[in-house]
Amino acid sequence: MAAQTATSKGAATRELILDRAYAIACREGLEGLSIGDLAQAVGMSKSGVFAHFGSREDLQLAVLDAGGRRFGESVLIPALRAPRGLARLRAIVGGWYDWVRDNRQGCLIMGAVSEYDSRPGVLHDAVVTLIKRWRDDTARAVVMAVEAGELRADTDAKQLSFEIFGFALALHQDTRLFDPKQARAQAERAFDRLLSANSP
Amino acid sequence: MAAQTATSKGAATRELILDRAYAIACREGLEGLSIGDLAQAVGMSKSGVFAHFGSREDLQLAVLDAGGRRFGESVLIPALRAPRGLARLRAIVGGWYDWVRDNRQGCLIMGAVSEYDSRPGVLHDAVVTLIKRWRDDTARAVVMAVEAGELRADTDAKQLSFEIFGFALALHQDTRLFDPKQARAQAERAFDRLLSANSP
DNA sequence: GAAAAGAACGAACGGTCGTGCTATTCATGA
DNA sequence: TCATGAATAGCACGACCGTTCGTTCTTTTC
Repeated sequence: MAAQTATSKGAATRELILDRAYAIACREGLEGLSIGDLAQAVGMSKSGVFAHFGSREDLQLAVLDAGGRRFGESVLIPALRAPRGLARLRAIVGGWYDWVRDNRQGCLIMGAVSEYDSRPGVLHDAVVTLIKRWRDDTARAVVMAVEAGELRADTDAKQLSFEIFGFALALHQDTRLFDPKQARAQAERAFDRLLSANSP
Repeated sequence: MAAQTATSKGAATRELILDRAYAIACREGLEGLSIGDLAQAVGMSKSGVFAHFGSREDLQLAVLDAGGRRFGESVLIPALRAPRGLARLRAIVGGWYDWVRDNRQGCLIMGAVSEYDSRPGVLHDAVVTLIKRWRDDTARAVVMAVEAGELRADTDAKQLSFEIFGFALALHQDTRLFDPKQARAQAERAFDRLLSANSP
């Protein structure tokens, strides 16, 4: 009944399926991801795909997890190469803004947030965990900038993270609804103003 | 084939349907709104409900329109009773924050944004129009506050609106994923800091 | 090379979906 | 009061949904 994939081939196929599923779910959302479409996208039968996950919900969880991993590898990991402090915080936000630019056809995570933000279940919990971790990562970068003396000592890291998230959300929305270039410029400026308002 | 409702009873029924449809779509999204569920909610047959709109897409458009009207009547109209300037801007943002608090089980408009932000079609266009109007309304209130001398003369109204939207989006997200009280406090503080940063 | 395990297929199930078509009920204006 | 047309119901359709099952082919293990 459960997904097994003990074989190396099985694991490879599973990765392929997840890859295609991620692409579909970016556009259609995790709720819009159907096993039939997915099977067609990977050139397999419905039941063949299904057997790798055991249920649609487990598939959605796996795709969400894959999405979180991609985001981390694309935004957080590169930013960790920047030195602690303001440089790293700027790298995080800049990487995030780039991510929004490069995923204009849809962001799996943001989609999942609005799909499951008020619908109880394992997917809601997974989304909460994912966003909370990202928020904490951001707040930690703020704290480091404070400790480095690059932000005012009385800076409220959680408050700053809240506002940074707000700008990223507005960027996300404006990029899709209005002009991406202008949205990016406004988000950059908002973040700069935020930093200078908290500069020591 | 189009929806007609020439009779007064027909119009009344249509309003009832839209009322229930709005409630459902708040929770499930416009994509999650099915005619079968809706018919059951109003105690009618599927075809009876269907005849009022002619197509599912027209139903969704009508529900979105009703949602926009509700938001306007609940947030914008009351705020217009406040005197032009900072008072009105505060009323707009406060009303918006209250709206987020009072629609915790789901906001139709925010849901529609993420459902149709990158899917071309009439619903995408309707969402863009809706959000653009609301953004313009907000920017206009900012301009009035500038003209009243309550904000710095060099204030960029569009930039300020972008940031205000960001805070509202972050509030929306945090209200559902984390602690509503704390989210509200952070959004209030973010807005206050924004105003004082632009105070003359 | 035999035996066990895994991977994938194809068909089918019970549901639900949106949408037509055809009656039938009902409200309304003359 | 009656004729007219709107409002609603009923039924059927084709398509798709997630899921289950039995079977077959392939990979791994001994």
